[in-house]
Amino acid sequence: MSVMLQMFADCGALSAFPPVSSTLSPQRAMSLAGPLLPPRTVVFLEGLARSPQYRVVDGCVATAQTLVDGRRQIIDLVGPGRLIGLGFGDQNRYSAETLGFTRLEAVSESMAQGERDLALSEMLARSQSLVMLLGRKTAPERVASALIDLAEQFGRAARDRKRRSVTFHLYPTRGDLADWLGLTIETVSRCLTRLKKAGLIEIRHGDLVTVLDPEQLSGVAAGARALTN
Amino acid sequence: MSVMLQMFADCGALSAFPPVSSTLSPQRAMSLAGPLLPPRTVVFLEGLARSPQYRVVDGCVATAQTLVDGRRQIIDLVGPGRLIGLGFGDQNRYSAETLGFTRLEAVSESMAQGERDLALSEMLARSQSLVMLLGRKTAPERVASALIDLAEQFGRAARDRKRRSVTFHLYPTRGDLADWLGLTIETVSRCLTRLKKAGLIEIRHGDLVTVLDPEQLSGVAAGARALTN
DNA sequence: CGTTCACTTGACACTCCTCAAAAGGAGTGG
DNA sequence: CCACTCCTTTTGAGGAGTGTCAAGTGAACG
Repeated sequence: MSVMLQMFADCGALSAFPPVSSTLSPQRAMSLAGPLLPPRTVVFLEGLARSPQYRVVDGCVATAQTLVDGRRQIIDLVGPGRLIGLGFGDQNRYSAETLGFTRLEAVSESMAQGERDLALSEMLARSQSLVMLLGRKTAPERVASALIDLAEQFGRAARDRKRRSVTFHLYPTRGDLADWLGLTIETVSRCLTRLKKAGLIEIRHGDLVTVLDPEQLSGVAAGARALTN
Repeated sequence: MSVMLQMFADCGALSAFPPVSSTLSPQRAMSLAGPLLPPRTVVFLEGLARSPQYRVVDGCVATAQTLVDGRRQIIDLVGPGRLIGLGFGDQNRYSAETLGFTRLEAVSESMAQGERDLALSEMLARSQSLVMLLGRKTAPERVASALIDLAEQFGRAARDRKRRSVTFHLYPTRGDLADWLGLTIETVSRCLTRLKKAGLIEIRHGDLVTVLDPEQLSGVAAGARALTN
């Protein structure tokens, strides 16, 4: 699977950063305000002994499951403030990997029960939204929905209030988006191109997205607007 | 919400349920060991004020979300022992509906925190499995996976131990399965036909399913076996 | 200045959806 | 007991949307 090979390549290419590999000792990983993790750092792996819990302070983490034949499905993209590593049994049910420079913060196992409950409920709600998206939405609807979600999670305060436009850093690659939305890289790319040509979004430098028309983008996400080719 | 008359006959034949009128007062439905609810009874509705929590004692409940344009996605099929109505805010995030004659049991809001936590975690894990299924599995894989899940939840003790076959009552209609698996009725039907012709399953009276070859069915579910047309 | 890698674009194939009709069961009334 | 209807399921034919394969573009980096 090409996506996996990309991961390896990226890991190698970025190894100039401090060696915070996945085999990091628990102590150091848990230190309360953790180090800056480079992109494509594996935080923990599906199937291995249960990892500690973290809060994403800054950056982005993808949680994913992989089938035996290599097919990958991203379960969620987690932005600042949200937790990863909850709700496990004795082993991780999914892998977690950074998508950009990311700072994590260890969260004690004995966190407030109410906080844990809330976080679990939120994860469940998001998972159910993804189920709806994957089961019943078309490719353009999926991509539009994804952009709206990312805008909410990663949108900058620096917005054009006049047009209500929002700009955010697009942490996931086309491949990540494809694995999240149940599509292929090519389909994601085509949908983004169509959204650009329709004037609903703008992408600069490959990873800086501006939502120019939130109203219409929501319309596309809901299937109300057709998005002419 | 049409009542499926077919279910009446079959349910009656399968287990000697006491006869119960199909129109129930909410009070009686909420009493601790509730009455027998007929098929297609709406337990609670998405968007309305938060409902109490229930445990499914016997039968089957479908939880589902619906888009504004009517597209429906079943979030989960819930069998005996499992809970519905957890993890909400102030309003229901999905609807719940019985798929066969079903007995519910009210569960207090102040249930043991550990129990609630476990139930939430299980719901999350199942939701994530569904995400994997919807995002990355083909139609035959989805149908085979669904049958395996249903066999585990509803399989009878009366099994042919020799061939390890399992028989269960198929509560969901083809339409329900389609809405669960992100497919259409026709595709579900075609996949079931192919599974029957391949000798992996058998369906009697439309809703009594026997898994004849669990091994190969698992193979199909995992994408290992191709399921020749 | 060439290499690499992500992304884009095009042509084509295939799975699954749509539309349509037939088949199968269950209940109803003659 | 046999039509008759209603509804679900099955089956078929055709088409749309997305995947696959391949080539091309552009940016980052050595």
